[in-house]
Amino acid sequence: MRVTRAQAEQNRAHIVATAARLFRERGYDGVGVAELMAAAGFTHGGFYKHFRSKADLMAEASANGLSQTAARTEGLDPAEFVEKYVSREHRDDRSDGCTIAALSGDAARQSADIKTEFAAGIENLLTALQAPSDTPGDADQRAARTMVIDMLAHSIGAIMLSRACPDGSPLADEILDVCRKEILTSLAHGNSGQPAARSSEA
Amino acid sequence: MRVTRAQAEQNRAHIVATAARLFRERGYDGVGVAELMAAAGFTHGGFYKHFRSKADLMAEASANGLSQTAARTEGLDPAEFVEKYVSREHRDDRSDGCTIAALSGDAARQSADIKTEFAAGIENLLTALQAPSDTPGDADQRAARTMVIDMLAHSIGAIMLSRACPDGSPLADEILDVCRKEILTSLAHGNSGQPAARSSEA
DNA sequence: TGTACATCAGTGAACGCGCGTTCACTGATGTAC
DNA sequence: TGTACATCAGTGAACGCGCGTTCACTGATGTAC
Repeated sequence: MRVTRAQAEQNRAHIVATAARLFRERGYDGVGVAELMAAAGFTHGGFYKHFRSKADLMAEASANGLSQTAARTEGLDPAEFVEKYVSREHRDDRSDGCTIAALSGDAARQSADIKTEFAAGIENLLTALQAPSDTPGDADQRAARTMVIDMLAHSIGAIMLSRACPDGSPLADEILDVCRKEILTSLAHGNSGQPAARSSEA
Repeated sequence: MRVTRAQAEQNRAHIVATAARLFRERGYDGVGVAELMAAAGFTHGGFYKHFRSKADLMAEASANGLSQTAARTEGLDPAEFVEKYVSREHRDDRSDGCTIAALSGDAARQSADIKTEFAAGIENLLTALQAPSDTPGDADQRAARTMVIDMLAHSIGAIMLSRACPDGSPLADEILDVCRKEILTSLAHGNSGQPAARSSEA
């Protein structure tokens, strides 16, 4: 039953991608090794030919999902990102959505391995969201980073709060609509980087 | 081994409170019935004299935790809330912190029972956060609600994103500090309710 | 290029373990007279 | 108020089940000559 080296690598990648999707949908604890391997088209015994433990796969699948989110974000300006991210479509499709929104609650309780992958994934996403500003002075760069960090946290909070409400409930939609509008407004006004007149009072 | 009716009610309440704390700390799947009962000072067999299933307790413990958050918020103005909520102390103490921040990721994958409790808990928290505005016209009320929804989602996103990063990492603190400052700034400027000049474009 | 052998990806049965839940039992509490 | 009996909160053993992990085995792939 041995398989080409290339085929084995491809199978491994397929298992990781399947895991990333299933973990987003059901959480790390909500998917077993046997079920996961079956979903990828294999029997469970072979799992340990590819990964040392389920925890190892959890870290790798997280990294995979996070880099996918960053890749999809590349080239979008912040407003485009928010329109796509803070939407019913995204909220209602955990398995294909953002790994941070799907799993950050779980990640908070996991080992440093996984949190490290999350931190790296968040940094990549921040970079993807920071438009390559023309003549990027240090102050501009820092202001852009601040704006993007805040916008991302805001968007993630909106999705997660909406997802915690019953499917199709008015509150779930209200949260999403209110937040999308507010985030877009604050992007347009950009009261973030430039400390005009009333800067240091907090 | 029978116990006073009052004692039984007290024991039940103690089990619910213990569950709320443990679920916040480790997630619904991270705490077993036996472990939970032991933490409350009982053996596991008696569990089903109080609850029909673990799922029932999950819903009740969630409701309990959520109402505790709302109760603690009563009387704080939005800026005070943000200072307490978007803080290292809160981030580093899941077991005593906000149930939404601790469990909304898990709640998204749970049954309608639990999501219904979350929606009710969120509504209560929104009410607690809306200062009793003097002469509350409909427009003011709606503007206040919009502001509070947005501020809550923003704060929750900040905590959850920070918690997904490794303990003590610079990024975890940066997220928290940036968001706290931005949320307080947008509260102070209040660009939310009043649609000055450029209202209906989204 | 062809043959002989070692490698190892994938299979499927089996492992111990902890899970949620059930149950017979205990004995103090609550109730009926 | 005192006695007799039913109730039921709490105990601890046991249930079937699915979990993560291990292992002997298979047979095509990769390697050495």
